[in-house]
Amino acid sequence: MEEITKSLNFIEHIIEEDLEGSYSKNELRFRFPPEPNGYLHLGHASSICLNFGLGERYDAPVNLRFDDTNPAKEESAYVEAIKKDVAWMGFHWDKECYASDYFEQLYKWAVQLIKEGKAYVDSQSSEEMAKQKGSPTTPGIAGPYRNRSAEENLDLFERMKNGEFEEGVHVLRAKIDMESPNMLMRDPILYRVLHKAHHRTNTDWCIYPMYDWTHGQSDYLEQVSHSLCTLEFLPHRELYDWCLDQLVDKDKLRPKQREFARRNLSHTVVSKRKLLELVEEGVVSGWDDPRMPTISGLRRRGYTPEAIRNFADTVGIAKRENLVDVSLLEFHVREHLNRIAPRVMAVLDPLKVVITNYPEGSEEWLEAENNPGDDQAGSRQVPFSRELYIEKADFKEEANRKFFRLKLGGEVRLKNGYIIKAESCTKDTDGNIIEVQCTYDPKSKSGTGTEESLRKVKGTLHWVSVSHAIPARVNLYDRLFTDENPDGHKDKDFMEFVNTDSLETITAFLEPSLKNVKVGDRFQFQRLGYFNVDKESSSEQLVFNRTVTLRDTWAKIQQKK
RNA sequence: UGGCCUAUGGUGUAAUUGGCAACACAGCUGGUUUUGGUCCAGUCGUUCUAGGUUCGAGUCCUAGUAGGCCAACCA
Repeated sequence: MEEITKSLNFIEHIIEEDLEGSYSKNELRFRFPPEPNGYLHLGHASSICLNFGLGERYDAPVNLRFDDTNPAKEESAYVEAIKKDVAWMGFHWDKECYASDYFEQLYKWAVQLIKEGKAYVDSQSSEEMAKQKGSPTTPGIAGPYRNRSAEENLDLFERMKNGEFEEGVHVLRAKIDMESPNMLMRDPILYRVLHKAHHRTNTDWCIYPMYDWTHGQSDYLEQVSHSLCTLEFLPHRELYDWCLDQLVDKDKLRPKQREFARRNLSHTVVSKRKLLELVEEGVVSGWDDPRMPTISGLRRRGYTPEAIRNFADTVGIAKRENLVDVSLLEFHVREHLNRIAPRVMAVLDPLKVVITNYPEGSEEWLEAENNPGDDQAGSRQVPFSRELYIEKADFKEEANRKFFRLKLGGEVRLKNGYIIKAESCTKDTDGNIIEVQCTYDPKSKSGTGTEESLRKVKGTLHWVSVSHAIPARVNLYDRLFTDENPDGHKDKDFMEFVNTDSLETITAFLEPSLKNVKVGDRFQFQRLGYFNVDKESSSEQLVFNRTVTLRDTWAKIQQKK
């Protein structure tokens, strides 16, 4: 009954077919294979959700494998950050694997290849090799070292391994087909010399395998059934299969690579190089800046793993070009936060209101619901007094009847409190309104059940009591780019589209119940949006980040004018 | 002057594998509401083009068009 038959994506169709064919269900195994050379971002998130989602759907193990074959770029600090992010997303990996654990086996297989005449040591410069490689439209030609004897190749390769050569003087290449229409099959490089310490194998090796000589074999060694990667690896599939052809034991499961389109999100970039540029140019404060599309940035912004996973689920997976609108991501974070975030009152842009007929010096505590959609959420007390703050935008001297807020002579309800009426206002010498004088109806107090308390007035405002309010620093974030596809312009650099107003930091006034919040706590500031406590927050100085605003139909109406 | 991949509302993804084009978001209209939030109801709008096969084509075939990927000792 609760079994909702969800439609399958094309990867799941492939798996279903395999299950009807030669695969049994317990042979299914997946992997998420990041290179530990940077932080995970939203693009990785869809791959994570795909692979681990498949694991959950088929009750199959999923390995977390670090593709660490290039010591020049990789660090163990990234390994730790990646593990943290995947765990935060709520996924559990079966084995924690490293491509570097397979270096010895990979080396042995390479030796075997040489003996079979399927690989050779090339001693040319990369420029010369590139020249011989031809182009997509012209075939390549053989280089002068292509037919070295197996003995010579073996000797050279061993000496490469032993550190006898400088970087760049020799490489090991597969001997495949210099005329293949697939550039990757034109004798791809399998090994290069790199005199660099590796974050795990240290200086044990000075030759390192290339991606193509590593990935399929790693999948094979781990007996991964379906190796899923993005579409730009599609041309690699032929090579992936060629490598496996050379060494697969027919009794063992042979992994298959399949490709899906990477997710592109509007108003952002996800390429590591570009994210790094944003950090280095100081456009953002770091990799976990709440405006960054990194997992750590989203976490700090207040996003929940559920929101990100639901987003990935509804977006799905396919093979065509795409540009998903961020509003879908925002929908999912609102949808989740609406269910879980306690409601509180905070004023971001204060305007003082004085209730002239409320006794001076007195105060009272009003009952306030924590979440109207959740009767388990309970309630709290908020203080009311003669002097309050409301939002500047919630008062106008004059306005038409579409303005459901406070205007002179008009009435409005203060949330959880009383109905008030604006009688007059005072201005500074520049004509700015600095205070509004109101009267209140003492019988209209919320929840008392009196006739007056049940009176309907158009408009309910949030507010805080001036004397009780806690000042807090609040970061108001907006989209990082003004263009929906900053990456998509041939003649313009993405940096030209940086939104210079993507961060506004203000001092806001919070209801006192927020005094003891913890880093990461999430709230709905009523009528404003969802906010969470930043890692820089302390009991002396509270700091909140705006995750996302509430849907705002009033703003839309105003925009239309 | 090559090879490969892709094409479904504004966006993303489906379509029992050849049988009534659907779901979500966005938009719009109305209702409810002590959040212009939430919730509820309604509405808008789609198979790149031209042929072909078929009783029947989003799905298969051919050609075209458009977009993407491929020439790192990166992954």
